[in-house]
Amino acid sequence: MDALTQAQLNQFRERITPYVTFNEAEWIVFIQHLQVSHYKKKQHFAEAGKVCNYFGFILSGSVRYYNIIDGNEITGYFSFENELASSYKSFLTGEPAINYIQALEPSTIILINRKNMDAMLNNPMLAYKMERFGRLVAEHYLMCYEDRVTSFLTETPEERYLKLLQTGKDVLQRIPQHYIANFLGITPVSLSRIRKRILSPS
Amino acid sequence: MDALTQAQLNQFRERITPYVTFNEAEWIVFIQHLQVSHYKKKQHFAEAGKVCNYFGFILSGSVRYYNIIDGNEITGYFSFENELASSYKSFLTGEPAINYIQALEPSTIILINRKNMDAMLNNPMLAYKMERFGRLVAEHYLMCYEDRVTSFLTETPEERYLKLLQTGKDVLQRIPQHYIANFLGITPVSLSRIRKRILSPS
DNA sequence: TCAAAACGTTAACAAAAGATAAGAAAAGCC
DNA sequence: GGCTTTTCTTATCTTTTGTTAACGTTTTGA
Repeated sequence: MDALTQAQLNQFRERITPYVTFNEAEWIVFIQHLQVSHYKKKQHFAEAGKVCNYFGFILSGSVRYYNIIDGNEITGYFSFENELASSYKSFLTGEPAINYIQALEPSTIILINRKNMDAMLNNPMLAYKMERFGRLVAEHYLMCYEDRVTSFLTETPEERYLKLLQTGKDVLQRIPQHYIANFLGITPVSLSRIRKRILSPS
Repeated sequence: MDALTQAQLNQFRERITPYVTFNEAEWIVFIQHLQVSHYKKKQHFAEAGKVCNYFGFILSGSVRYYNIIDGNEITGYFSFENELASSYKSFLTGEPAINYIQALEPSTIILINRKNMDAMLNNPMLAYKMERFGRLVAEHYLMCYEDRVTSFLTETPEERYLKLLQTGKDVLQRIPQHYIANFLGITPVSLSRIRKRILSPS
C-alpha cells in the first residue's frame, strides 16, 4: 500500500466528478481514506470464500471476474482502467465472495476498505455525498446488469458477440477469446464456430 | 389516483423501514409525495417507447416485465406484493423504456413520480435519507441481477429451473409456465421437456 | 533459450434447444 | 352454458451447442 501521487488523485477525481463533486475541504478528508496497491498479472484482488473488504478503482491495467464451477473457471466480467473493481455483493454484505477477481495485466488500483467506507458514511462532513455517490454508482451498474440480463433473454450468442464487436472497444483485443466466450455464456469452441460463420457466411 | 389509506401507508412503511427509517416529521412530508393507483389485469404500468415516470411499490397483485422481440413477447421478470415495480433505467435516465410492465392480476400500486422524487432529493429535510434509500434499493437489485447473470453463465436451464423451484415461492403458482420459461431464457416447449425429464428421470 | 503452458481452430459425435404444428385441458368471457 | 382464448404437452425435424480430442501456433516463465 503506497501513498497516492497527485497524478493518480487527479485521474480519480476527474472520473468520479460526474457522480459526486467534492469541494476542497471535503476532498482532503476523502482522500485520507484512500489507499493504492499494485497487482501483478494473475494476482488476486478478491477470492471466493473470502470476504472482499475492498472497493477498487482501476488506475491502470485490467481485471477479470470468474467463478470456479466443477473445477472449471468461468469468466463473467472484465474491468479496465477508470472502472471499478469489487466483489460488490461481498463488500456490501460482508459475506464471503463467490467469485474471484484477478489482474489480467499488471494493474494499479485505488482501494477503499470497508472500514474507511463506513467511516465516511458516518462522517457528517461526507455522509450525504457518499450516499449519493453510492446511489449513482449502484444505479449505473444496475442498469448495466439489466441490459445484460435482457441480452441473455432476447439475443442469440451470435447476436451478443456481434453487438460486443460493434462497441468497438479496443480493450477487447486485450482479452483472450475463451474469456469472451465465457462472458457471452458459451464455450470457446462455440465462439470459434460463430466467428467462422461470421467471416464466411454461406 | 386515490389518497392512501392508513393501512396502505403502514404496509409500505413496514416494508421500507429496513432500508430507511423516517421520523414522524419526515414521514408526514414523505407521504405527501405518494400516490396510489389501481391496475386491472393486463393493464400497463410502463410501455416500451414511452418514458417510465413512475417508481412503484406493489401493495397487492403482481406485474410482469416483458420485451417484444420480432413480434414475440419475452417475459424477463416478475414483481409481487411488497416489491418494487419500475422500468428502472427509463425512470433514472428519462429515456424511453425498452420494456413493458403489465399487471398479471388486479393490482394496487403506490407511485412516486419523477417530479416528486426529484423534489424529495432536493428537499434538505429528506435529501440525505432519500439518497440513502436510493442507494440501498439500487444495491439490493444490483445484487439480485448479479446473481442472475451468474446463473446464466454457470448453470444449465434445468439447474436454473430446479433452483427456482427450491425457492419454494408459492408465487410461482400464480405465473403461467411459459412466462417462467422466458424468465429462464428458454422456450416454453423446452421447459415442458425439462419438467418431463425431472418427473421421470430415465 | 528452450520446454511447458496457454490459446485458437477444427473435426466428430452426442445432447440440448429451437421451430412448428397438433391436440387436449383449463381458464376466461359474453 | 357455450364459445373462444390461453395454456401445456407432445411429436417431428432442424439447428445449435456441448464435449472431447487433436493439432499447430503463440506466449510464458524458468
